[in-house]
Amino acid sequence: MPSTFKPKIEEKRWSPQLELEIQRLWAEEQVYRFNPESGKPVYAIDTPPPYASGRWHVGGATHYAQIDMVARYKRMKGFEVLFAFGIDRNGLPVEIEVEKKHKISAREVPREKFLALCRDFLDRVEAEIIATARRMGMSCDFDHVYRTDSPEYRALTQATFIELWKKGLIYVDNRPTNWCPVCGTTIADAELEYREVDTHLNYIKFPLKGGGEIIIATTRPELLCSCAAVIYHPEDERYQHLEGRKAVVPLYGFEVPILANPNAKPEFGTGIAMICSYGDYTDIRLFRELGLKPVIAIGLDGRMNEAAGPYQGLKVEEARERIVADLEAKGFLVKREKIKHKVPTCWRSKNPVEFISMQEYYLKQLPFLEDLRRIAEEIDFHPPEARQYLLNWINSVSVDWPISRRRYYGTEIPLWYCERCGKPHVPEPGRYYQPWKDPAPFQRCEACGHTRFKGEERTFDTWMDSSISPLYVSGYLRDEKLFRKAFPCGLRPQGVDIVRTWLYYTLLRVYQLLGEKAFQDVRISGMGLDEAGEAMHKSKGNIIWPEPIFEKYGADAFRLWGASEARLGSDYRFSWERLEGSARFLTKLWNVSRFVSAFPLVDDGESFSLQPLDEMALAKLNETIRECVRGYEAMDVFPPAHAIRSFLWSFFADHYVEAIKARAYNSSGEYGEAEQKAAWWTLHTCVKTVLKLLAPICPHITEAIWRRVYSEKSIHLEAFPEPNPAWESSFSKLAEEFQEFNSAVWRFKKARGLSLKSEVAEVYAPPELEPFKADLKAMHQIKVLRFGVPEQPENYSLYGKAYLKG
RNA sequence: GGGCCGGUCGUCUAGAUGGUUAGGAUCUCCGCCUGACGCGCGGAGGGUCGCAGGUUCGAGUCCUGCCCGGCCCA
Repeated sequence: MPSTFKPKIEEKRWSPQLELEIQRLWAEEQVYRFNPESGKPVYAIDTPPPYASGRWHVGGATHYAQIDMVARYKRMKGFEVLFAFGIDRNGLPVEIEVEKKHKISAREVPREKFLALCRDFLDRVEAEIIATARRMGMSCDFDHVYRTDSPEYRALTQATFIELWKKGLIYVDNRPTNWCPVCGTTIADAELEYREVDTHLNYIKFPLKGGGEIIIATTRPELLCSCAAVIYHPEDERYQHLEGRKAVVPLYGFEVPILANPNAKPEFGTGIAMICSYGDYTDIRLFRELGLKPVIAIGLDGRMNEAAGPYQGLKVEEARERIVADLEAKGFLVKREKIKHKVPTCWRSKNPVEFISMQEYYLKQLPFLEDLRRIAEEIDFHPPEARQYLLNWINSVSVDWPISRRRYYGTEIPLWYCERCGKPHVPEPGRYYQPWKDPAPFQRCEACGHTRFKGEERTFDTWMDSSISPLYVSGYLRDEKLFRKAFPCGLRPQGVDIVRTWLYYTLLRVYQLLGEKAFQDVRISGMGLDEAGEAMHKSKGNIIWPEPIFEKYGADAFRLWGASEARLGSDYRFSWERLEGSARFLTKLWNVSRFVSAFPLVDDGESFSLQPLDEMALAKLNETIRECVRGYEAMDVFPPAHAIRSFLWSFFADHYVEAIKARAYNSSGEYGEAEQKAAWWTLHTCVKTVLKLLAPICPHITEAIWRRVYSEKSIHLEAFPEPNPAWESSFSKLAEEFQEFNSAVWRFKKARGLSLKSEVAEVYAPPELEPFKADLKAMHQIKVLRFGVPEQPENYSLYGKAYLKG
């Protein structure tokens, strides 16, 4: 490049290390500070608070990077973006990690001490997550990171519970619930995971009262002692004779009725099943429907109790084997079949759950399902198909939500019980209460006047905490002024995997409290998978960590990969190859920008005369803007990533820039000033616009170029580009023709072993390209450029539609 | 067993209302210094559009059945 044109961008390469400098600038200038008084409409993003039990792998990091892109787009669209960032710290996984790490049991350590160990653990993981989020260039407010276990947050969780309590939506019930013996707590249906396990189907002989016998098939023989009935299908021809008879339970000897019931599956086992308290959901339902009296045979520790007689004290699996052996010894066992069986397991401990009657607190949800269906329709889902995941879950909810947990590291249920009459007392909302150690905030029992109270020891299901995140971030009960501007939140972004939990519970709770939807838009993203397309798990050892990627390729390359990898809602698979491809695009962007930066900036007001090729470029740019806006508006960053790449690389750099080089340099002075300036202006306009289009996805490199060439102020404070009606041009239709013609000339020269800058004597180009004559001639060093078909075509080489002669 | 979503070159994808040799990117191969870029440029290769039927002059696109993957429910 001649010295007259010196690039403003000095560095020959974009380096990931430059990202750190850019991040320092952002922090210094507080570019992303949330200012509720700015007068702009507030757009609150209810970012998923990552759970602090482990760092992010590339899948998690990509998810948050995508959310950041949406936040940045909204900011450029003129919203005052409240981009909250919190850390979810309540719940079981932390307790389990701590128990494992220190080889202790929560039940054997003083509560205060155990909580302190949990906090230490959480603090460390939290610091790692925040460091990663910063390094990725997330534009949330890191000075106000919230924690779901902070006194403020927990006070809000408790306040919302108290509101619901006063509305009469909380009740106590003694009913069979999912109980995880390993975690030692009740869990909700939403926390269940169905897993296929190998087990045995046991065929057991039940003598009939008055003679005869039947054979039932069961996977849970250890529950014989709690058998309350035996059923067959009403249409099962084989068993019509059993009506009204009674069966005798082997080993225990008591009698149970034989009933015709449609829940029996004729094709399963013998078609006769025993109903026990409680082997599965059918059992629970039938006990309720038939009014049977449950016998509880399994204790909270997962061992058989006195009801099991000789098997008392054994673990469920041990009891199962022992009882089968005894049945066999006494001739009751007919056969055993190996089968695969889906059993409900605890999603945290992965252990099969038991169904045990417990007294727990419930939050009513059944009366709200209709309203929630309506709300699901009112909210915009991105992609729209994602709404169905929520509706499917709403349609399958059949019992209320058990919200009390017998664990420690969670928000305490704010209740005290009168020591004399047991009446529960709920305190006033506003403070954070720890009833297991705080003195009761009451003088006398409302019912009996007694003066001593006992604090509740249980905590809430953690979804009680996380389901109010949109209320917390928007200032509910804490900052009314903010709340009026920020609620409902603009956006809830989250993964598909927690639709039935986080999304569902949030909509439920917010509706119960405020009677409206929690947010306007929901963005559902797919799951991050490893290179082989499998979910990443510590136990599988296939986790890819993002930090080395930031180090080597930079956050922007990672983010661009994350945007280009999969369209919204699809799972995205990690790929080193494609990541490197993204990094290469950034180099390209850097170099084109460096090239363009050598030419003087031309003010929009100066006089210059746009050439047809310039108009083509601007029209193509318009198309690119439109495509980007369409993608970003749909919260999908995949289309913008591709549109930008395609415009910048395949059209702008490869064809437009090559074609106007002669005019931009104008070294022989053959162009007028107005024409040269038009090239300069167009080059800069394209680069400037592309930088802004790409800024949400690649915030660092766009900022670096922007500040070196165009402004001292951050690109992230710029308005997002809009299509410019003045740039519309019919020349955009000729872009393909133009590119094909260039390609034809290049092939011609290549076939002849000529260098691309060598001269061509004579060329006939397609007539539509005539408006571009001057630029084309200079671009390819064509001595005589004509349009149409030569009189003697046989004297020319034909490439595409172009006739060429060396 | 039921529901929802998806299945297009090795990989990621575009393909309203059915209509010429199914586009692009990445990848691989071959060649090349071209006034920014070898982290580059040019050219080429690669797909029986999950399978089987059907409707139609004509189907990746419509219908039926099935298979595979994911999520959910029972």
